[in-house]
Amino acid sequence: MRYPAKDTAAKHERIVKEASRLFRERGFENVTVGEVMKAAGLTHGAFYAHFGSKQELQEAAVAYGQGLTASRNRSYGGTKKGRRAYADRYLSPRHRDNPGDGCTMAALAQDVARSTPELKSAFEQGFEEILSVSGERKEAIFQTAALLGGIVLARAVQDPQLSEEILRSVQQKLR
Amino acid sequence: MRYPAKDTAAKHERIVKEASRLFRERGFENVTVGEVMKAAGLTHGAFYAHFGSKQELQEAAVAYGQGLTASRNRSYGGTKKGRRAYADRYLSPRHRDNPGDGCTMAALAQDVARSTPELKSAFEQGFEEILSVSGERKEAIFQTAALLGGIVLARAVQDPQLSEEILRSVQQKLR
DNA sequence: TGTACATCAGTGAACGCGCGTTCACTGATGTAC
DNA sequence: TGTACATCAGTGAACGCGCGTTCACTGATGTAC
Repeated sequence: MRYPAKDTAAKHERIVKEASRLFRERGFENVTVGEVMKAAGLTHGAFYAHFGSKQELQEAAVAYGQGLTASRNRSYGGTKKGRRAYADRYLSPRHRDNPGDGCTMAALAQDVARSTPELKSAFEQGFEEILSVSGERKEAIFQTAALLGGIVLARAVQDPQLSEEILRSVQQKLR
Repeated sequence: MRYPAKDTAAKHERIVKEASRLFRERGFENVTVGEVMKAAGLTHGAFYAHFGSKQELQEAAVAYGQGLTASRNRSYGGTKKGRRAYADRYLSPRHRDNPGDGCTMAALAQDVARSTPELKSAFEQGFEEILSVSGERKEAIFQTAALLGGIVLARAVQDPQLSEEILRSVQQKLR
C-alpha cells in the first residue's frame, strides 16, 4: 500500500539515526541492513526505497554522527576552559562504555580509513566542522587526536584498572 | 602426504605474519582465511591444522603485531629524545600509507575494542610491553594516545593536505 | 466535491554469493620392532 | 640397518549459513478530471 508522504522523511531520519548508533556500537561489518531497518521499525526490503546500498547508508550515518559531535563541541565553546570540560566528559567511563551514544570518530575512524573516498569525505567534512567550533586550529587538532587515541586505547584493553589509568593519564596530560 | 616436521613451525609463523599484515591493512572482517593461507603459500583447508578458528588467528596476529611495535619502541629508548624521534617516524606519511607494516594499535584498536576478552587481553599484554620500554609511564601512555589518534585521523580523511596538517600538528604539539 | 486511477513506500519471500568450517583423501615422514 | 605401518600436515571439494540485494505484490495516498 502507499504510505503517507509526510512520514517518509521521519522514517528516513530514523534509519540514519539507528544506523549511526548501531555502526558506532559494532562497526559497519557487524551490523546488517536488516538490523538497522528493524531498529527503525521497518522491514529490510524497504531499505532500498531510502538508500541505494549499504555503503550509502554508511556515508549518511557518518555524516549524521559527525554532526552530533560538532554540536556537542559547539556547546562547550572554543575557550581553554571549554576544551578542558569537553575533554573530561570525552574521557569518562560513561563515554568509553557507550560508543553507540558517543563520538563517531572514536568508534569508526579506522573503518573509515579502510573504506571509500566518499566515506572519507563524509568523515572529513564533519571533522572540519568540529574544528571550526573548537577554537585555535592546531590546538583543536591535537586535542582531538589525543582524546581519540585515549578513548580508543581505553576501549581496547581488557583490564578495567588499566583502562581507567589510560583515561586519567590523557586527561591529566591535556591540562 | 606427511610433511617435514621441521617446517611446521616456520609455516605457522608465516601464517601469523601474513595474517598480521593483512589484518592491519584491511581489518579482521575484510580478510578471509583463504587469503591469509594463500599469502602464506598454503591452501585454506590446512588452516585448521594450525588454528582452531579465525578468532584464534586474530589473537595470534595481534600478539605478534604488538610485539613488533614493542621491539621498534625499544630501539628508540625511553629518553625524551628517543620518544621524539619515534614520534616523528610514527607520524610520517610513510607510516600513514603503509598500515600493513605499521603499528597494530593504529590499525586494529577499534576492531579489538568490539571483540572478545581474549583479543583484548592479547592487545593489552602487548600494550603493557610497549609501555615498559617507553620510559615514564604516564608520559608514554599520553604519547601513545596522541600518536594513535593522530595517525588514525590522518588516515581517515580524504584530503591529502588536511592529512599532512594533522600529522604536522600532532608532531609539533608533542615536542 | 466526487470518482477513477496511477503511484510508490513498504512487505516478505527468494536469490546468489562469499565465507568459515568440515571432511575424505593423500603419501612422505617418523616410529616401532 | 632394514621393514612395516601409523601418523598427520596439507589438498581441494563440499557444506551451510548469513548477508546484501532483488522482486512480485499490496493498497492507502495523492492526483487528474
